[in-house]
Amino acid sequence: VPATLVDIAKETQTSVSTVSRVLAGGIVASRISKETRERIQSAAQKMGYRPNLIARTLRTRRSNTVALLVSDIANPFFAQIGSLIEKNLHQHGYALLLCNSGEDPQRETEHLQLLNQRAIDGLILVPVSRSKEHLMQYLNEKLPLVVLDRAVDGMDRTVYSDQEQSAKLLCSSMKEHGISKVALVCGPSHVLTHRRRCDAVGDCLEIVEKHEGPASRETGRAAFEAFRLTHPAAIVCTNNILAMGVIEAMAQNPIDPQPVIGVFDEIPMMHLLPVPIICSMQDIEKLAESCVAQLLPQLSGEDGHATPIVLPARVVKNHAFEAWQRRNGNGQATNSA
Amino acid sequence: VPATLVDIAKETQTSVSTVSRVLAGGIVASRISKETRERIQSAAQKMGYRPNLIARTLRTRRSNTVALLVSDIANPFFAQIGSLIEKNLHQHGYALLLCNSGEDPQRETEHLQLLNQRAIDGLILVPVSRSKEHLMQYLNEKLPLVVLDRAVDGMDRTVYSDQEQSAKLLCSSMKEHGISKVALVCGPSHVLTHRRRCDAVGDCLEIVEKHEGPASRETGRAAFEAFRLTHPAAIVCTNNILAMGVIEAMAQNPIDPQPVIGVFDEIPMMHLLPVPIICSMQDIEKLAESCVAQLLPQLSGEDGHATPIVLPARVVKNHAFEAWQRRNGNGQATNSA
DNA sequence: TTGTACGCGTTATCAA
DNA sequence: TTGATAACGCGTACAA
Repeated sequence: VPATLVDIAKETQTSVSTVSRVLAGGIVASRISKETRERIQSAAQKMGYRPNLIARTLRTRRSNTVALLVSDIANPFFAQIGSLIEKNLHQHGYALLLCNSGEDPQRETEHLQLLNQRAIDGLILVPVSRSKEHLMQYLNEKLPLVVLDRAVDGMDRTVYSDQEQSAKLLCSSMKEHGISKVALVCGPSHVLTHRRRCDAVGDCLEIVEKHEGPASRETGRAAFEAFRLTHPAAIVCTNNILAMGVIEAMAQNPIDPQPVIGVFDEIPMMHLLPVPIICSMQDIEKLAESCVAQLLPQLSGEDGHATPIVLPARVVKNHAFEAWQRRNGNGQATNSA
Repeated sequence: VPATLVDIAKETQTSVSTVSRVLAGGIVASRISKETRERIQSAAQKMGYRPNLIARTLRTRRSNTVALLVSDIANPFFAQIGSLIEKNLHQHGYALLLCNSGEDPQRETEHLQLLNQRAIDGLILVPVSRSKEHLMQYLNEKLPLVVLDRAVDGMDRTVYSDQEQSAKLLCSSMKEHGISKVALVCGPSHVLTHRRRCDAVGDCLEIVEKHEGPASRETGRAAFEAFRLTHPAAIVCTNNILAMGVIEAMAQNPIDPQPVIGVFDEIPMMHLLPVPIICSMQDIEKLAESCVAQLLPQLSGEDGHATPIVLPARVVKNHAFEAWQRRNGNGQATNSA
């Protein structure tokens, strides 16, 4: 059984309050006589005292715990972000409670309900539901909150990549290489990220065919099969998972010429895949960093005014794309020459 | 401010204990008169009562929380396992506290110290430290515990893949294709998994050269450069991350003929990589499943006797390997023919 | 069937 | 500089 304040008080012939003060450290501890202070400290050391964080939380309402409620932790994108956030928070003395909604609004709701019973100090949320009202129904108004990856109307503590800029970058890069008509594989339109990307691509390029479904590999595979007849010159996918499905199907049952893949978010080992890929990548490290930067001041009570953080994306082409580019010339190329 | 038992008691002109009993449900609630029971329930409903889990935990010593302390959550292998474990535990009413040690024994220690102050009900641990004593120094002896992925001497609640079987399978499969000498890229030997795999490979194949370092891509890249002169016919890596580094370096600056890659754990998009890969894959779903299966009875107090769960691995070859195989014939092939 | 009273381990208030 | 005491919200033995 672990030692408590009472045990130490008995042992040192003092009172709980004195022990508490000494072990609290800082300014309150310095008001205790050096003699008893050291006696208490050595006793605590000897008895292997560890404060009971549950009791402390019940009293102080602070748990030094931040929750991360994410839509799919198995997605390498969120896994990396989660890893970075955990490391970052741990350095600041916070533990991370990880919850996974799996893009399921009901599971999201369950988690939210449980979370505010748990006295978490803050929440980082990748929302599935899109309405502020629905989310706030279960959350304390005062809870430090950062919305990650997906904007929600009316919520300002937000960190995400600029989907319009990102899509424009991707599309204009494709145009430069002579690609103006594409087939589109889109995740569920009720998920903001997919919807935004889908719309933005539609603004820049001509969409000859479209396939929508859950953001799974299976959807990607099905989409490719559906596109087989049309045989588009390029296929754009609104996230990496969908693209992985497309690429798998394409490798398994190829068509010639091979379509170019345009994709949002990094595909693992992308550079080595024998498929021309042009990819709009988010800055994951900055995303995670901004996230805790947005959260920490709230946790300290310094409630700076809310400003959404919008990060730029960048475009990367893989080796196969460069080869494709050499084969095809520059298309309707740039003004030079 | 959330409603408490006292609030409801006042509202319904009853006492806290009655309210507590009603809201506890089950057998204790049925002993309360239907009249007051319904009055209390409707009041609780109306006031939006949510039990304070912190207070409940302080009283009952149960938090319905399980911690997962993992060595690297950014590794897709652990990300997938984490995702599956979270889903599984959530279904059984447990939340998941995720901690990441990053293969750093000191961070592992920090986490362990914090964890037993947090009244977690159970722990799933991917250990960095190898001694039972060191781990148990910070953990309550009675804490339900499952060691995942890496065996520790003297600890029996364990779930991992059979590294020897796995290595043998991988090696014999390589031998069948005429590969008997390999270069080896090995993660840190103080990590059991790497050490085991390294030793087991050494038992089956002739190791012509060896490179050891942290389990990072960088190590893999450096290893490949170091092997360039020797130009081995095959390179075996003790995990996926190392292999990804090797493959990246190889793609960037190829040598001919291309070495075959033997690797433990799945490489994302492996099947499509233009490099012959033969891979020993763990059964991730069963790993996660067995993990909670090992934990749940302990949580319920049914302390079944401890039996390590050891799962078999299977070998998978990618497309490029099959092509390589066709080019090279069967080597010193099987007895048939 | 219901209520009273205590304890979980800690911090915070007040008085000495 | 210290100590007694009251919370925090909940569960439960004991009493009525």
